[in-house]
Amino acid sequence: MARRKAAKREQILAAARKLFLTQGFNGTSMDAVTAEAGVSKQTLYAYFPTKTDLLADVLYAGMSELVLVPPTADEIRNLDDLREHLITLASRLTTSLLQPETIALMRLVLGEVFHVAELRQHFREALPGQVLARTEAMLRQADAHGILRVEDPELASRMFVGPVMTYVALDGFLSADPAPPPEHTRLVRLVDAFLASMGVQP
Amino acid sequence: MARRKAAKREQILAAARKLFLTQGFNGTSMDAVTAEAGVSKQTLYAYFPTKTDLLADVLYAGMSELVLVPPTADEIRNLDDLREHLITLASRLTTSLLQPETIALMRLVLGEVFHVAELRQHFREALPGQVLARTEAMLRQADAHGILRVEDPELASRMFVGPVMTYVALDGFLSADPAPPPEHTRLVRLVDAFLASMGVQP
DNA sequence: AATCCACCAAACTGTACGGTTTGGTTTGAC
DNA sequence: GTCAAACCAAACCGTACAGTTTGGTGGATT
Repeated sequence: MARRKAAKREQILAAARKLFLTQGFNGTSMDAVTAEAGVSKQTLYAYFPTKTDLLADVLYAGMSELVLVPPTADEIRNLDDLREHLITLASRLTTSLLQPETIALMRLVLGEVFHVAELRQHFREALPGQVLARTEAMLRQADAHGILRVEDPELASRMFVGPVMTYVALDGFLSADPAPPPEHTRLVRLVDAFLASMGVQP
Repeated sequence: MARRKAAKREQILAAARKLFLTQGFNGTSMDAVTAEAGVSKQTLYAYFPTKTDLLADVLYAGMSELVLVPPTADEIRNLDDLREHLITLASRLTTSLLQPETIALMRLVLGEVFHVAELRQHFREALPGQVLARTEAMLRQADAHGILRVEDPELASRMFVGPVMTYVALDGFLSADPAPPPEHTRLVRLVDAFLASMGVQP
């Protein structure tokens, strides 16, 4: 009953997502969505009162399902732990954000985000905000454990996330042909440079 | 004659720019442009065969007129020179990109950039590409002068530009209310952290 | 058996807007 | 003074498309 409703909803969302991702938002008509979903127009509008609502739901779902920074379960005990965690984080961010599917999603999001203030705020909080916050938390933890002296965690997290995101943004979202994620050794060097910027001697 | 033509062209471009920046691209009709420019529709189409062409010209003009990184005329002789140059660069980038007018322009650009592959590539090269390249050049120069050991200039420039851009992108383009440029002391700390990441002892 | 709800197909409405056409007026060249 | 090019105002065309309406079917509940 409610199950069926949820299923239909999912069916529509999946169709919309597929079309939006390939044809873009403006390039996708509501008729196309009904066709792809195998659903009548009336039904579509019963679930999503307006096209923008449909977009919003697609985007929110898409964003929330990509878990970029799983909460760090285990403790950070020493410098090597921290280093490993940072490498893993950088690697996870780049590989997951540079998947073709994800790039398409992000381009869709970014293509609309600047037209809709509400969406913009949501995005800022959901993605970069989250990544920065988790990184900052990790660094604070390291500082609390005396592994590292982090005077300005807010700046520190940007010193780490910023460079990583250049690979994602410039070589992924903005590039003509999607670049592969950076080499592992490159990320290692990035992490070591970051650690050096925090005053860790090599 | 040719002067007059150029003037008319400018007049149309200015009107279009103003409207695009405030109402957005889709939110601006060609009729609105003619009204704002005080020009007939026929004339408008004589200068710009299509609405997209008009947009492209507005964007290209806007991008090229913002000179983010003036070529460094004077030499970099020692570490203090380099430090000063980097601080200046960071400051120039943040202040000029965080001007409300510029934010509006960038939002317009970014709002369309993901829909038009050609535009995307142009943008990538014209802005972030240019900034990275100039930074990299500066660092190479510093390295050549023996001021600093820069093993990987490509990574190094990202270690600098990345963090700076977080302030611009996250707190400017993506934020609800435009943030003021970061404090000078914050940028100084950023630069010092960067230098530390390059192995410079404080 | 009656009813109600979710669903479907398809025609329809309204409008916004990019682009064209018409027909007439100014401006400058020669 | 004439001619052509640049310009204007305004009506016009075509179409795409979001959202509505109509009329009808099937399956679960009472």
